Amino acid sequence: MNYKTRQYGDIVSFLQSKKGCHVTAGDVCCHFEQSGKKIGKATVYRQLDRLVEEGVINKYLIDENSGACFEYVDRENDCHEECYHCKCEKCGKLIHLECHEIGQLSDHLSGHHGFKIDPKRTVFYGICSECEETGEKVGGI
Amino acid sequence: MNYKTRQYGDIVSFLQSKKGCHVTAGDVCCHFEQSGKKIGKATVYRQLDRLVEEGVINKYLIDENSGACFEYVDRENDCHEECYHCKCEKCGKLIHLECHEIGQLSDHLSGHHGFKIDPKRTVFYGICSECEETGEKVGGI
DNA sequence: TTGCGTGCAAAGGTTTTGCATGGCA
DNA sequence: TGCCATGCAAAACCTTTGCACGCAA
Repeated sequence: MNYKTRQYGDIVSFLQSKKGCHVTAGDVCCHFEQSGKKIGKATVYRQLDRLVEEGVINKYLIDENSGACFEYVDRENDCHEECYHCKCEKCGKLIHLECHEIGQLSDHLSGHHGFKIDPKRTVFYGICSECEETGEKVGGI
Repeated sequence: MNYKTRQYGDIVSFLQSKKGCHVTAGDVCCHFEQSGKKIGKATVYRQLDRLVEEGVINKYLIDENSGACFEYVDRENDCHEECYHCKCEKCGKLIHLECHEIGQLSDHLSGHHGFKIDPKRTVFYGICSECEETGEKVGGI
């Protein structure tokens, strides 16, 4: 997977345009189907895998009933080593965290549990304040 | 789902015997198939749903390629609400965390960021001590 | 007896794989 | 030209659903 094909470029562009949102493999297929330039399902999955490996996008497991979702990694607004993310399970909002307290947890984990946490892959799932106020039930897992 | 059927009892016993381990629906089916008293797939899924609702087990989404996994809730040693998990990206080992420090983080998130973290969905990814010593490069997910 | 639980098979998703063809470098 | 990427269909998974039958209460 090194060639820059038309499909590769199109998929990256689409994900970029969805910066800050979670997109499933199905969404990608659907988008290109509707916009005329259809891309095979298998290609979409293969390119998404490639992009995850390249660090261009991240892969998350949130809703168990709609498959994995992907999100473009914004390298400009990043967020180097110690940036973590909170994802609202309800509205999908992504909160960027760069606070001290997580550093403490990270230190504790490595000190007491010998576990070196990986900020790139770790996402805190939960409910954001707005959704907490609005609705109440979180729905089954 | 109120009756205490043979299948219900058998499934609970099995999950109890696997206390501290994560078990998939497939594992449950497989176990009963091998031990002679086969239980239908549909029944396994329905009973697991029931048990989650009853709070007898918890449901986690960890490994994207093997479906949801379940774990018996030990009410005596109470690892219920505040039990988090660390997953080694390299060897796949799962570490159960019930320590104080995570409670602090959880408090901080809700206090300062208005974010209510969900232990059931949140998994800390990283590298465990053994893998850290042995090799170095992190493979895929 | 009543109605929930069971089991089978079929259907519904998402994701992967095999293979011939297409296209980048 | 040499490979890798593509696309289609089929397969592999996990999970849910429909329906007739079985069994707990």
